[in-house]
Amino acid sequence: MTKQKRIGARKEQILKAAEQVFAKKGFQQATISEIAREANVSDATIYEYFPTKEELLFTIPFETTRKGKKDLLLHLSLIRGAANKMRALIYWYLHFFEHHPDYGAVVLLILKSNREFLKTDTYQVVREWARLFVDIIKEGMESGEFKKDIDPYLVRSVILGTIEHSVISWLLIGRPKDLLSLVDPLTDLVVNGINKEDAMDTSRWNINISLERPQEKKISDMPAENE
Amino acid sequence: MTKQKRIGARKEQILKAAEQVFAKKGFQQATISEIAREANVSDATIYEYFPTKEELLFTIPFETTRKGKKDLLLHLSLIRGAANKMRALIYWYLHFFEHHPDYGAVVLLILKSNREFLKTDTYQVVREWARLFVDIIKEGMESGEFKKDIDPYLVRSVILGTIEHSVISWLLIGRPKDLLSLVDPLTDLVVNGINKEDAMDTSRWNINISLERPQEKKISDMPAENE
Amino acid sequence: MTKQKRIGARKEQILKAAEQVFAKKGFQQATISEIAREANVSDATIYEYFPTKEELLFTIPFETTRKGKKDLLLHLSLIRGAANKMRALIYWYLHFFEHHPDYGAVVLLILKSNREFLKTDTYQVVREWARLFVDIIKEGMESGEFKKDIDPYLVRSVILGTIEHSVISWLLIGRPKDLLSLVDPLTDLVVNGINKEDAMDTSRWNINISLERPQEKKISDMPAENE
Amino acid sequence: MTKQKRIGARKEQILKAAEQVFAKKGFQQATISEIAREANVSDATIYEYFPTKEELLFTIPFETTRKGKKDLLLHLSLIRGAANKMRALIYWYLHFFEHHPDYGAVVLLILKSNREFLKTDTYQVVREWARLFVDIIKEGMESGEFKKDIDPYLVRSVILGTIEHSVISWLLIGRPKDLLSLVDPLTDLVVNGINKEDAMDTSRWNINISLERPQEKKISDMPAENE
DNA sequence: TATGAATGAGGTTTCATTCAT
DNA sequence: GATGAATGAAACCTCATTCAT
Repeated sequence: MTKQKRIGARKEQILKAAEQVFAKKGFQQATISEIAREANVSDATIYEYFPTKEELLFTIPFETTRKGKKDLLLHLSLIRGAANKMRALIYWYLHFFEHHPDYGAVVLLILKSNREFLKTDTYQVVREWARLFVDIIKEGMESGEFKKDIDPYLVRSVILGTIEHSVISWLLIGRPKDLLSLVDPLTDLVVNGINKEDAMDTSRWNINISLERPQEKKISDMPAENE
Repeated sequence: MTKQKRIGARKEQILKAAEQVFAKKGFQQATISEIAREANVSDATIYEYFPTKEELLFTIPFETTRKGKKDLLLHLSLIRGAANKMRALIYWYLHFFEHHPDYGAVVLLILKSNREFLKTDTYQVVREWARLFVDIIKEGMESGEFKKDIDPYLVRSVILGTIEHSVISWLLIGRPKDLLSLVDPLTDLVVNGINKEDAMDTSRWNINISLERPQEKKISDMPAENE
Repeated sequence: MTKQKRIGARKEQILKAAEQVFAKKGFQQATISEIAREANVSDATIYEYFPTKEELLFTIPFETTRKGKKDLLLHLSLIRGAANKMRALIYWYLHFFEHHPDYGAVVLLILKSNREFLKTDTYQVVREWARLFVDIIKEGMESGEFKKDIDPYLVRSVILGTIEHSVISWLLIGRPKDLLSLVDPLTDLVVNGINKEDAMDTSRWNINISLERPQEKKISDMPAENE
Repeated sequence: MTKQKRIGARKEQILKAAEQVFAKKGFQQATISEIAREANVSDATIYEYFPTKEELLFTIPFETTRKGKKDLLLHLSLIRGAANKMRALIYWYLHFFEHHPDYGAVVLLILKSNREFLKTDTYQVVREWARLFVDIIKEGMESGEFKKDIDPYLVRSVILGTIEHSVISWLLIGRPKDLLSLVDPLTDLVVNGINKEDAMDTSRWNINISLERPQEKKISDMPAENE
């Protein structure tokens, strides 16, 4: 193992321990000592790798989110159609929480409500990741799959808000039992809520049929805009 | 002013101050001293009315939620149609946060992720309040306004999740600028997503027409069921 | 009931409650609130009768000791002989504790080790009471019942020290079971230890023992038994 | 200095300071800050070595008592005769207090009346130490030096009670001036009070005649109770 | 006389963080 | 690089006590 890797491994080890302890105890109740114990290092060693307890917390989602975005881009590139892609996003996010409840607790119960987190590099990575949702929605709008007059940011809020609300409920009170059971109902609700065939606003209870799929746009074509 | 009222007033005064300080500083960073200063009482006086700092926090939404439910029931009784009632709920909730950002910060940034809060009486009141959403959704399902095969709890998660996610964003990064601008798009998305006329699921873009509205059910008929 | 008497009764009521609570909790752990509750008065009322918590404590033995001295003087006047009187003192003191354990706890566990108590009026009454012991001992010395070369203050320390040590043990660990069983052995030990007929001093016994002494046992041989 | 020794030294340093401050101020009035100042460490350092203020208090007599017992066993092994050994015990105990008044104040004014202390390990060590007294008395009973019908626990109470009562008096009001002046009078009183030569029970070695004695009550009438 | 209500004052304890080794 | 040992800083909470009514 190279020196570089050894350092990386040690850092990973501490981050893993921190994730566990923060998830179980919350930020304030968690102590550096307990994290150090869990990571089999001394308290002081943690400070060799992270300047403060808060920085340690903020670092937890960094790599995960960066890799998550990379993986998602690959998956999405294999899928045709904005609605299908949206389902993939929803599936992927719920599936991830289902298998990483500690991570979910750290991100949704601690970081999501932390004002300081907004100033971090990690938050920037999270924003980039979250832009995927907007990109897909815009793609659907441009392709004609989705209505033109929707607010993609609202739609993203619907998706993220619903998922995160549900995961919090799952973490704290155990309901729903199974996160993945939400994938299809949520996808359906959102897609039905925004798809082109829905004529709600122009004419009440009208009929619209779209038989052909529009051309997919490549994700890499999407502009890196501000949110 | 009667003795009863004086005590109530003092309690209210402290709760108001606590709401402000908790909203600005968060739970841990807020100090009893600062709350006391804000409330123009001594530290010790706070402990005459609330046994611990945490209990003080937990008490903040009690009356508000209780009254909120009562008010909502009145409003809803004046509205016909589940979709219209749902819009009212969404409007009311967003409108409330728009005018009570400190309250929003306390509830959404502090209490929503607090495991201990789940054990409180206040939480029970919040649950009762949240049942209103489910009741309306079920009303729509029974009346035929909404599809029969939706999960009312998921729909509630969509509404609450979206609103709360948006309010957090509004509180922390100032976007969206105007919470009430979300009312119609969100209502439309949800109602379109679940309404009867829309028989489509993601695989089939089908056509369904429903011209007549079914009979409304009164809210007061709704069973007080467990969730 | 005259006004005077009503006040006295209220004071007595508070003192009784204080005795109970102090005995059960100790001085610091006892609270004015608990004493007030026990006495069926408000906290503030206690301060109508006693200037401070400490003064309340210090007042507890005042009347009891004053009356105790008076009673004892009567009893003693009926008894002939210093040894008999000494037995009466011992009996009286142990009997009193046997029937007033709360009082014993207050006096022996709290007041006896309190430096401030030495400055009080109550302490002066206690000193007068304790002088009875010295008086009896001196009486015995003068009458020839006791040796002339004893220190009456030491003898008093033996009596009071033994009794108080025993009562503390009785209060805290329940041994001895019966305080009054100590009366005669203690009286005998002290009276034999100081009476005229006993002409031995420590320098002379060694001569008497040499021949018939059993073998010494080494301390290290002693079993480490439970007591 | 080895690490082990350094830790021991630091602990000792804190215990010494605590002894001083507790002795001067009492338990409640003493503050951790003052102890820390006296020990030249920070407040927090005290909590590295002792979990609570009360535990710190309870630890003070641990080593001293353990070593005291060990030393006493050595001394006693060099002395022949139970009476002589008893004098040694009395001497040793008074001598110790004479030279360790702070320790005396902690043990006699604070710990002796503390119910919680009875649950500690230190108290068990004290009990073992106190058994030495009983062992010596029993030795004297078996050897024939002391009467057979005495209660060794009462005799111990006489010795400990007298000494502790006297030391408290010495500490609080400065009388007696010299603790060691009590050694011989107390030894004489006790030994005379219980020795075999005492004419009370028609001992074999007696050369004394008692003409004016009032009727004794037989010790053997008393129940032989447990301590 | 009695008390409800208010508070001043202060100490124990916890930990994140530092630094010499 | 790793850590044992030390500590600065701070805040909750408790009650004895006061005083207007």
